[in-house]
Amino acid sequence: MAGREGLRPGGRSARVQASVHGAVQALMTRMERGDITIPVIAAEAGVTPSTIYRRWGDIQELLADVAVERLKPDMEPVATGNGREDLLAWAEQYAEEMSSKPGREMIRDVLAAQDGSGAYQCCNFTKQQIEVIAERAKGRGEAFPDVDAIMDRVVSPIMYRILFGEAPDAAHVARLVSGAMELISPALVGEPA
Amino acid sequence: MAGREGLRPGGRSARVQASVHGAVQALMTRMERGDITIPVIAAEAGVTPSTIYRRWGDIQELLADVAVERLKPDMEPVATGNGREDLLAWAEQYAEEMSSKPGREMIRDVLAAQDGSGAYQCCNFTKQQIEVIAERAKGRGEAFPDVDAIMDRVVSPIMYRILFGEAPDAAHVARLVSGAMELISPALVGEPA
DNA sequence: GGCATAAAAGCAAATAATTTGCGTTTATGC
DNA sequence: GCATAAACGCAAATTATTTGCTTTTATGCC
Repeated sequence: MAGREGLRPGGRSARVQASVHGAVQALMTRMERGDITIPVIAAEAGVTPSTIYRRWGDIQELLADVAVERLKPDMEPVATGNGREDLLAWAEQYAEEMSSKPGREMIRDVLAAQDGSGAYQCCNFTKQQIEVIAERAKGRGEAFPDVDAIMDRVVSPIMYRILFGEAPDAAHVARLVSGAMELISPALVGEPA
Repeated sequence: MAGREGLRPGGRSARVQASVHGAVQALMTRMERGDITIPVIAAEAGVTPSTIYRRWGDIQELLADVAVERLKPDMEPVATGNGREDLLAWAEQYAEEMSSKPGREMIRDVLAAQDGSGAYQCCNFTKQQIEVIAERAKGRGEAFPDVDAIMDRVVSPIMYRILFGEAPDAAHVARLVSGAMELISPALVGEPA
């Protein structure tokens, strides 16, 4: 990712980065994505365009950088008392957030960047959330599938449908969660009460 | 999709479209994606840049248009004699093609376009291929999962990993296929011989 | 704390891409 | 064939991007 940690976190650079990120987010709320250009962002941020070109290279890298930051989860998955319900609640919220217009735009921005590290980071954010749910379940003595299995059976289908077709509805998400939980007790796991 | 069927399929327009598509594909084999601009494409195609701007709007729409065309399957899935092996063979080839550098670039191009119809088309190409496998299996009296189930259990995880992480290896694809086939005879389906 | 160093930002000129108005070519339907 | 309008070409105007150079300011060292 361009323009992120690694170079000069000190005063001015950090201020410029924050200002540019803020400008992008502000502009997104009031114009179409196609009208947001680097000169426009620079004006909003009170910065000269060449600063943005030199730090981020092009607008796709900048938008991806902002999107990754916004996709970083800001809280732990809600705890309901058992792993299956935790996963279901998390998956429903995830599907809804990612299906929304801003959600889809952020994913698109992340994937459109040349630098693939943003997508990798987003995937890790998701894994970490699931890890929390899995650890909680195991701490209570429940069996819970591998994180990778949840990625394959729950996260991937949700994301695929958002990217390539129509967003999944709640019933479909519930079916995906059931399908994933079958990995624990293949025959015994029925529908939730 | 811009510049495609619907407007004037007749002589000159078709010739321009073909020429531009050909120029894009030719340029992709000999330069970096970042160096391919509309003026460069126009020169290669022997066309004036404003023609491209007017027909496709911007380079992302054009690249998406070309990518969709290239992602259209050019043959039926190979027939091995049973549905499970057909699916496995198809999935392995799909994963390999989509993981390759050109494959990943085409997917990225399709997803980066504003116009979401390209992604939808690609999803349908895949569904049609799976439909062929499913119909063949059913024609032989075999049970076979729904196309949508295959999309969720096999296609989605492959695509997710390509887009967000590392490409899946053959063993993983095989596991995905096994997981999907379990939907038919939950307890009885073992590993392939 | 002050000073040397170099990273990052600003500024402005040069280059390149995009848009647009208008004239010309050429599919398409009658 | 002929009228019509879509699509293209051309060139001027606008806008975005790159680049060389100067100035500001973090950062590390004494």
